[in-house]
Amino acid sequence: MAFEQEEILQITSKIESWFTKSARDFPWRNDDFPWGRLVCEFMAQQTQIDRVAQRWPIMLQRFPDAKSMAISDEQGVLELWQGLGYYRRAKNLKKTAEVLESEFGGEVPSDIESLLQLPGVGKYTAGAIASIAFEKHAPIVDANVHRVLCRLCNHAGESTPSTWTWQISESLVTSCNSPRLFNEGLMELGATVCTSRSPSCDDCPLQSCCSAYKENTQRDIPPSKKRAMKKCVYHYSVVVEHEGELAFEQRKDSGLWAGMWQVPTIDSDIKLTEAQVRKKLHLKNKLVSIGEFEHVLSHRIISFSVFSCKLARERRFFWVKQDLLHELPLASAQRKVLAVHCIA
DNA sequence: GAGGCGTGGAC
DNA sequence: TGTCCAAGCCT
Repeated sequence: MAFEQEEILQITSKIESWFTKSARDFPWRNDDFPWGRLVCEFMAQQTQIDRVAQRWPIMLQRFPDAKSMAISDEQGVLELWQGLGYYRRAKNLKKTAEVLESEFGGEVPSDIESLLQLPGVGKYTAGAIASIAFEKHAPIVDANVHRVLCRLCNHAGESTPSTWTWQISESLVTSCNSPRLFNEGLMELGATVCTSRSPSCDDCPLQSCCSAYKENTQRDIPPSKKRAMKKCVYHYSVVVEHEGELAFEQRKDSGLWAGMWQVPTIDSDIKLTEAQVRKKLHLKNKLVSIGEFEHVLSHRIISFSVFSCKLARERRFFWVKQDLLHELPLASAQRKVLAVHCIA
């Protein structure tokens, strides 16, 4: 263990006290309840919390409890998830709502073991719900906590949450007064003070116990993540219009943008000609190029080519009136495709 | 364990 | 402008 018991009590008490007076005003902090917290944690996975704050009230208004989501269809959840990315989270949230309804009487369980059974709930999310919604002394380590704890101990090892950090987190939360205040406070400190780029050490309640601050190593801890090389691929989208309606198809249930909708599109590892795209999509009329753009993901660089095509209304497509497009679950790249069509 | 899985803000 | 990053999970 990295800390003496006395240091642990100092650290936990300083964090709880700092958070009590410095907590930002997020909508879920007005009346925290387990389902709201669970939805918040799903939306917050790999997503900056300020963006979650805009979407969370809309999601909770439509789905105020697990039952309302459990009996709805997945499309409604995906619709409200548009633009947030990592759409598997939306599908897992819907599945989790169903499990809560069928296995847990519609309530969010408070123990880690039960929480970990829920699809889309890993060690962090389970710990966050148990500690923040139920005041359980359960550890959490997200990117913020990992950074704060590594700096606190001048631990230069791992770039991402590690066994070491989880042990430190557990040793602290075990002895804290309020797991809700301590865990959320530790995250909030990392998000607002002990930031990745330029930490505001002069505003930090832990400055006097921070080993990295003493050694002036805080800007190098933790080390940057190794990021995989982005693979370049090609997507060909065709806007098919017929009497004010556009043709759409749904992407398959797994992989990129799973379950989201798109205008007829071909994904390809290699460049294709207009004729090849037309043949693969079984379109009879010539495709007219109306624009191109690049869409960058965490693991791909996608070169989009956009075409338009005149066509009779075919039943194999789902036809949507132009003024109802906002109800269709579309990833951001497809919004860009539609923007190209609007300008053209 | 390494890669798939998005997006937009910050600098 | 390009690079890094974010309240991670799953396979």
